[in-house]
Amino acid sequence: MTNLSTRYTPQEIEDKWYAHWMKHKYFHSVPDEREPYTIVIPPPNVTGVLHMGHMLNNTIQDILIRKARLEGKNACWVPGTDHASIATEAKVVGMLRERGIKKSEIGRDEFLRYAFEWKDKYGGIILEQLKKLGASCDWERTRFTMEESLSQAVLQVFNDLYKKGWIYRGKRMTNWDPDALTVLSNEEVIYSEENSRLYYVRYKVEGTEDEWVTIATVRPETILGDTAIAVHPDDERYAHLQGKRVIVPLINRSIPVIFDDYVDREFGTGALKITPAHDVNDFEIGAAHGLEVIDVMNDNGTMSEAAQLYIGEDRFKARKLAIADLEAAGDLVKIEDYRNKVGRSERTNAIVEPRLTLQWFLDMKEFAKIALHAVKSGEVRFFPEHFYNMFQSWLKEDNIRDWCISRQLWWGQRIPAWYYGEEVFVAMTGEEALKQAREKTGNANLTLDDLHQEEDVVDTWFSSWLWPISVFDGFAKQDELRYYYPTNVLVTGWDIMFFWVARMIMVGYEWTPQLLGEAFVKEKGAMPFHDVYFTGMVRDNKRRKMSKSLGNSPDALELIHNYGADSVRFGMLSSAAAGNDIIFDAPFDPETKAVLNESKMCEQGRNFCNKMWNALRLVKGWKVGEMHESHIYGPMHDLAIEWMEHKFNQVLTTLEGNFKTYRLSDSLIALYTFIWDDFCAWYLEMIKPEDGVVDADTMHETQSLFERMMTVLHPFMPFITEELWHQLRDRKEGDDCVVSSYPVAGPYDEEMIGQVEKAKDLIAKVREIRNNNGLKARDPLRLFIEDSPSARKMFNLPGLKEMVMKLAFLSELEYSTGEVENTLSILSGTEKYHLEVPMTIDVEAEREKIQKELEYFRGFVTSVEKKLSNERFVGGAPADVVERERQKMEDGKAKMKILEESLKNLG
RNA sequence: GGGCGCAUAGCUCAGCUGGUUCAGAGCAUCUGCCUUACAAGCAGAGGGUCCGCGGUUCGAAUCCGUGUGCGCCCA
Repeated sequence: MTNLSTRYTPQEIEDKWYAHWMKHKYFHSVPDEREPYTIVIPPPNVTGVLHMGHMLNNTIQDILIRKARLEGKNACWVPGTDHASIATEAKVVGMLRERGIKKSEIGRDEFLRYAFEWKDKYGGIILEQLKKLGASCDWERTRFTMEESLSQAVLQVFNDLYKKGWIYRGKRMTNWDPDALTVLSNEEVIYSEENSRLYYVRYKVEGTEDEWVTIATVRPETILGDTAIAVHPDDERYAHLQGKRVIVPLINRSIPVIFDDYVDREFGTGALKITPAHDVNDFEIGAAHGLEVIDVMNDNGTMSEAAQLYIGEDRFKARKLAIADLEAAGDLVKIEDYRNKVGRSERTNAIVEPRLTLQWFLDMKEFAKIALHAVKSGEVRFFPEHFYNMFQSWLKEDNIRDWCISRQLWWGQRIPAWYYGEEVFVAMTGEEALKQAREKTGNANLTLDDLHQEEDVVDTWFSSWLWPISVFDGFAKQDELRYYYPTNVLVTGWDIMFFWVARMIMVGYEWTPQLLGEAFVKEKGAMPFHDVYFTGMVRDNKRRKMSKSLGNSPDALELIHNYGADSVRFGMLSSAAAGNDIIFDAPFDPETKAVLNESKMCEQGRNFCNKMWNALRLVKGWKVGEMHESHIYGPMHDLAIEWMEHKFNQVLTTLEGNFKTYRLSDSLIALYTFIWDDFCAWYLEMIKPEDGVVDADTMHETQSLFERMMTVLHPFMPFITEELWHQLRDRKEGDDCVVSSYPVAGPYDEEMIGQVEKAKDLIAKVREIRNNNGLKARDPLRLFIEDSPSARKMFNLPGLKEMVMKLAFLSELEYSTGEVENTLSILSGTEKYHLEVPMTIDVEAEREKIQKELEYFRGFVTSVEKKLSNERFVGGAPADVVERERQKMEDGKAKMKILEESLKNLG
């Protein structure tokens, strides 16, 4: 026996092998003559820590990249982080606050110094955590969206788009965060239902003494910015208001009544107040009707001069004041409790204020068409396919909206636009802008000091969308890009389909023809990636997305510590069909309600590791003896080996199909079943010697099979497979599983596999009888085969008889005709067997059992007969289907006959 | 309000092109085993109106329609 522990202990083993792989630079890629296989990581926030979503996402990427590496491709997985402007700036501001420094008191440059200081200290923790997971990224290629080269690319693209006329500046309704004083993208706003109140307020009809129109609003403070009342054109209740005006309460402004079919007649009173400056829909209606826009708020959410009342008061204070004043004036008709969707800033949790601001925009119309076409034409393929529907609905003409690319922050690439009075000059550098300004103004004496650069930075996604090109410095030089582009697959969550995936596609089609040339594009394509694999969201058992803020996510590193990275990878993947959300089963402590770092799914992975570890212990414990021809079980060993080879090829074939469509979970389960059931439970049991001595051939075959299994499993569970690979044989330097070669699926004989399956079924039935009758698993029993040509054929397969005898613990296995004394009958396949048992047989029970079986087959045969006697089936169904039905019927009839005979013999 | 998706065993989920004895896996439960690789294991068992209704078809868990419930996206 070996001196290996009966438990597999991943902790020390995982670190050891990761260091080994790094030392040998197995993950590093340089362009060569091999076919490339490229993945760029979806860059996590530089501020981030590893969470469940990252683990799922990166496990999948690692599986794909490791498999490509094993297949001899030049595998390159580029890691990196993005600068996450809002999140990071918030953290830096927090850090400064702790040190007693206010952002407003230090300049931009000093702030950026602190930001980089913060980034150097905390940034990239997540990349170290990915190593724990086993991620085989090319760490020498680690990129960051704020580094020089990637920032240059941003400026270059900005300039290019500006020249093309696609970037413009305009006033738009934006999501304003009054706490952070910045515009938020739609994606940075979280909407949820909140309790609020609906206030019914009456507006006097102008020129009347006692005629009123009542509206319902949740935001009475915005009344001050009202510039119209809208009603539905078909609403008879308000038809008489045609051409009338009403008076805004509190401030007595006269505003028109307008008719627009946008108005929902069912909502409130059917009359809607229009406040173009403070509501997205109102803004559009206002634009359509040429209404005045009165902005009654300041950037920090306080009321502005234009409000006339409550100037300087916060918007919520102003609301209270307005309610009180309306009530005092008798204009507040009633108040109802109401639930509505409220948008809050993802970062500051402040209620988002729709606000008109001067922003930089990117026209998306052409880009949307490009992205849509790329996927529609199949140049970029989505897995699962159905995500195209969502993609399309977002990008189609009526839905696409221009991209607001400016952010009122410092942490990010400062927009390369310089102002001189009313003029704007966009350029790569200030000097170039100055040159433009001098030409434009004819004033050669202008200096850089006369120009003022835009204070805003571009949205972080404006760097991220360049990622598949910029990580190879592709905008500056194309040598590497030419080799690695287009990348093979992008693995990402579907939640960022629009603001990342779609935009990368746009960039690919827009710039690669310029960068790489038309010939290249014609040959290899302009798309940034061929395939997109959308992962699901990881949710808790209440189906909430796991997040740090909810505290419902287990600690990723603790999970790895508790179970080992391989087990966690197994757990994540085993229930992760492509695109489907995962309900991760981490339990909660009933006392503290805190999430526990435990998981049944990971436990299953750990058990699997242990199983393989013990299979290794078994094989390692064997001594190699003489050639197996002399061994009594020789033919069975041959059978076992041959069967395994066929079965393995079958599994490999299945895997190939699964990988093509990214059915990774299925692949892993197929391997799990093969290794645990076929290899451990059947194959090893077949060849396991009683004396611990095996012949050289069997040993050699077993090791060979074992190590091929490790290679195939390696992408999924890299650490244990590397460890077992080395435990199996003494290896030369560089003979590592991570760079071994992936076995090619060969042909396999299904009939042969089927024969062994029959033997397995027979063995299982013998075990069942033992179980049901309280017979010891190892008491030797005698089994008789009812003699028939088909039985002879089956047992003619060399080794099959020995297999059944060994695994069913039989002392004898012989042919017989007719019934044998004191035996229980077994029906397996279409063969009948008699198992001799050392006990009195309960004839009644036996009869009942057989009767039940007979009933089943009788019903089965009847249904098949019915099918076959249906002319439309025989005529309409494919020939092979009909043939299969015929076979089913014949088999069923044969079984019925056997059972009927058994009944007769019972007397 | 518009769109997308989901509903299969107590739980978490597979089931790809409608057709094999097709209703499956793991976990959980129950029974029996510490059998010299593994109790993190072994040998077995029970458990389902494939959400309801209608349709297409020779044939539906699978395709279509519809209702219900749930999740998400957009408004």
